[in-house]
Amino acid sequence: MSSTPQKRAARKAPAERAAEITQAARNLALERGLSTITLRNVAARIGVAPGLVAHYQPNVEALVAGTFTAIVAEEIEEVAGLLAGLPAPREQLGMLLDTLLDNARLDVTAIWVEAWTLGRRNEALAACVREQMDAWQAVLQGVVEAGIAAGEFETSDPASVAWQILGMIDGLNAQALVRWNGVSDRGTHLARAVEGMVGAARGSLLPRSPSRS
Amino acid sequence: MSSTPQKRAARKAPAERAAEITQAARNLALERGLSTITLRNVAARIGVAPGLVAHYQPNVEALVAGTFTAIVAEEIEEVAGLLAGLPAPREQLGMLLDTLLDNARLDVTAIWVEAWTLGRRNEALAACVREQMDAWQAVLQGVVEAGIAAGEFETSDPASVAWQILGMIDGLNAQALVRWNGVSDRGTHLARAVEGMVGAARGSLLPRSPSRS
DNA sequence: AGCCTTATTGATCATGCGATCAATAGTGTT
DNA sequence: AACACTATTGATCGCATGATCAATAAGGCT
Repeated sequence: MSSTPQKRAARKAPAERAAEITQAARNLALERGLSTITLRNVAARIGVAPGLVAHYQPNVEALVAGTFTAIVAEEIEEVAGLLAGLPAPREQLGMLLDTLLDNARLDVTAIWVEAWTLGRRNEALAACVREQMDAWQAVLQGVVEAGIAAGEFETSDPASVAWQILGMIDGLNAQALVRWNGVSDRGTHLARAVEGMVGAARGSLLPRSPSRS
Repeated sequence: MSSTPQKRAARKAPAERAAEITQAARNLALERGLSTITLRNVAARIGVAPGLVAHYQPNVEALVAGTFTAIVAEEIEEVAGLLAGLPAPREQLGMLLDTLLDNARLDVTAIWVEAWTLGRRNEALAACVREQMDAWQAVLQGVVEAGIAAGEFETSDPASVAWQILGMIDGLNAQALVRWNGVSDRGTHLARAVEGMVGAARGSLLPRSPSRS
């Protein structure tokens, strides 16, 4: 009984194989971290020789950077999509805080934290990190500015406030990565803090129901 | 001309050599990250054979964990010392926020961020991280509770608020690790957010002078 | 002065990494 | 049916890691 038959991998169209590789890298990163993206790990995951992965990517650094961007950009688009469905900036901001503190997204948080460190030695990755941080900040700034225009928020520096909110979310998520217990009502406390920063009424950013645990 | 004479290292007392090794690991971590702590790197830094480092440490994982604790615990003690010199909780909290956002401490922030990731594969390190996070939280909670006792603050859940403040600080610092520009008045915005959470008067946590750049 | 404890060496092993490239074999086209 | 293109292999190189341990030499003690 051969648990791993070791047959030659079926020949596939380049585009298909390339997609398979980036997909494997993506799953690997989400499950075990960006640093487990190696030629051998990715190749093994799709039953292919290590050299083939190298053949489809200029180098591993680029694969890591690309995987980071794929994972993070997808989340941004997803959340931006959720935003569009809400009528008022107040509700949009509330949903944003609620969604981003969701523990189901801890795997993405782990990617962010690892990228911050890996970026010190992978310049391509560092550039992607800055790019995606800017994208997140733009989303937040947009909501804050819309709130100001609608008369719901009041702050003189939407850009800085957006960065600040982003930083807080990142920090709380990173914390949750290591410490699960201890903090109760993360959403409530954060909402209160943000309400203070954007000049919204107390409680105006809280979701109706206690919702997610 | 031999730039590196390669002589045998002078024999030293075990305690002294051990201290030399932990010190080298410490500096290495602060300069180039926890992951550059290797038997060879540490040994080279003090002009000693790799095997000697292994002789003084059970394994590299332990050296990394110990180095993390040494760096972080020292900072906590230092800040706790500064706290003791201030009369009122309001000033203590203000100083804390101001001090911890100081860019001069970015090297320690980098250690924290790297430890969060490395903790996934180094259980000893993970335990140290949780321990030091608890220590920081305890310091913050103490200040918040003192503020409540003094009638300066008002919140029903000092423990959670302390965790929250800690998370915010961590997040903003991690952000500063990657993005230097964009955010102005980090201290002011954070102070405003924290004032909201602890129920302090607006502006009461701001330092007198703009102080550190 | 001589010995004996032990700090220190450095070679070694097994492992994993990224990268490279000649050889191989599948596939669509002619 | 033969061919040509190219996806795929897998062996290989150089380098780095942690760990181990017999051999060496320094220095304190008698």
